[in-house]
Amino acid sequence: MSKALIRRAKFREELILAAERAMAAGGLAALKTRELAREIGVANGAVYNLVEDVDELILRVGSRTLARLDAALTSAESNGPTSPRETLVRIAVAYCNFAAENLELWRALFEHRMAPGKPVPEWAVDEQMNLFRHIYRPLAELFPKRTPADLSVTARSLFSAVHGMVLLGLEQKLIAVPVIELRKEIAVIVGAMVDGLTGPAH
Amino acid sequence: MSKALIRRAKFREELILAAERAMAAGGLAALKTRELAREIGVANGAVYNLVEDVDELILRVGSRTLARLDAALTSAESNGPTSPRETLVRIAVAYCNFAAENLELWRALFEHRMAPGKPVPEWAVDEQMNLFRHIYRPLAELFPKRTPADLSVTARSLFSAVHGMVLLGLEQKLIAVPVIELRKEIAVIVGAMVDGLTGPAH
DNA sequence: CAAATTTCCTGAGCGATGTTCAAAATAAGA
DNA sequence: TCTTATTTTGAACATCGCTCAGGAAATTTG
Repeated sequence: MSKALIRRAKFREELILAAERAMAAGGLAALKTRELAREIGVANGAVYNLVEDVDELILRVGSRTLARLDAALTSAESNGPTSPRETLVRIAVAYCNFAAENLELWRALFEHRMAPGKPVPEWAVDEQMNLFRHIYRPLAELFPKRTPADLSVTARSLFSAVHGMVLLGLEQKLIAVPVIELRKEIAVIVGAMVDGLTGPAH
Repeated sequence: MSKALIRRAKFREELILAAERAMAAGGLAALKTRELAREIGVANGAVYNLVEDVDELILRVGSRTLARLDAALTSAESNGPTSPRETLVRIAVAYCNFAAENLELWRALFEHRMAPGKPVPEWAVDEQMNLFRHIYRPLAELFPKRTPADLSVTARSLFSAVHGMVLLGLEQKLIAVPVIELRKEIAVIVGAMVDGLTGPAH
C-alpha cells in the first residue's frame, strides 16, 4: 500500500472516531464537518476525500455501535445455560442497558434518515438485520414446530416491542423512567409475552 | 377583536396548515420557512410574527395530529362492548392504522427534538401523556387490585411495546412489513402480553 | 378628519452548514 | 530529476433558520 493510501486510511479512521465522539456527546445534530476536519487536522473540504458524505460517516459510526451492541447481546445470551424464556429476558435487559449506556449513539442508529432518494447501503441493512438472530435462536428453541419464516416474524415483533419500551422509557421528553425500573418492567413484559405466546398448555 | 388580530389569527392558521401539508408530504425535513411564507403569501420574516420559531410550529402541527390520533383511539375503544383484552387489541390495531395512514405526521411526533436547552412546553407534554389513558381504562378493568401507579407503569409499557412494533414495522429502512401483516402480528403479541400478564390463574 | 402613535410587515442580510471545485501542494513514476 | 497523477486546500456556493431597521398600515388621540 502506498504512503498516500496509508495516510488516507489513518485520517479516515480518525474522522470516524471524531464523529463518534461528537455524536456521543451531542447526538446527530452535533456532527459538523468543519469541526471534525479541524479536530483531525485537515481542511474542511478534505472530509469528502475520506468519506462520500455525512450520510456515510453516520453509517460508519453506526456500524461500530452495532458491533458493540452485538457483542453485548452475544455476551448476554451465552451467559450460562438457562431456559429460553430467561435468555430472552436477559437479552432484552442487555439491550436496555446498552441503550442507556450509549444513549446518543444508540438513538442515532434509528433517528438517522438518508437524504431523500438515496437508499441505505446493503451492508448497513444487513448489519441491522443481524440483530434479530439473537432472539431467533431462543425462540426456535421455544417453538420447535414453527417455520423459520414464522419465527422471523415473531423475532422481529419481540425485538420491536422491547425497542419501543426502551425508546420511550429513556426519552426525557415524556417521563424519564429510571433505568432500574425500566429493566424490571422490561423483564415483566417480555416474560409475559413469552408466557402468552407459549400458551397455557406449557 | 381588532381587524389586525383577526388577520394575524387567520395567517397563523394558514401557516400551521401549510406546515402540516409540508410535513405530511416530506416529513420534518420538508419544513422550510421561506416556502411556507410564500405559500400563505407573506414575507419570510413574517413567519416569526405568527409563531415563536419552527419548534413551536412543529408542536402546533403535532397538537393537531395528536387530536386526530386521540379521536381514532377513542373510536376504537368505544366500538361496542367487549372484553378488556379485545379492547386493548383493538386500540393497538387502531394505533397501527393511524400511524400507517398518517406516517410522516405520526413520525414527526417522536422524531422532533427541541433546540438544545429549550424544554418542551407543558401543554405539549400533557397532550402526549393523555394517550396513555386509552390503555389505562381497560387495564384497570383487567387488574382491579393493582394500584393506579402500577397500572400507569403497565399502561406505558404496553403502549411503548406497540409503538415499537409499529415504528419498526413501518420503517422502510429495514423490512417494510405490509400493514395487513403488521396488524395481525400486533394483535397476536398484544393478546399474548395480556394473557401473560393475566397469568394462568385466569 | 387629520395628526400622532403604536403596531405590524417587509426583505435584505447574518451566521451556520453541507458540499463543490480550481488551484496549489504533494506523491508516484520514468 | 523532471513529468505526471493524485491529493489537499480553502474560498465560494446554495440553503437553512432567524434578525432587524425601515416603511406601511392600523389604531388612538386631539
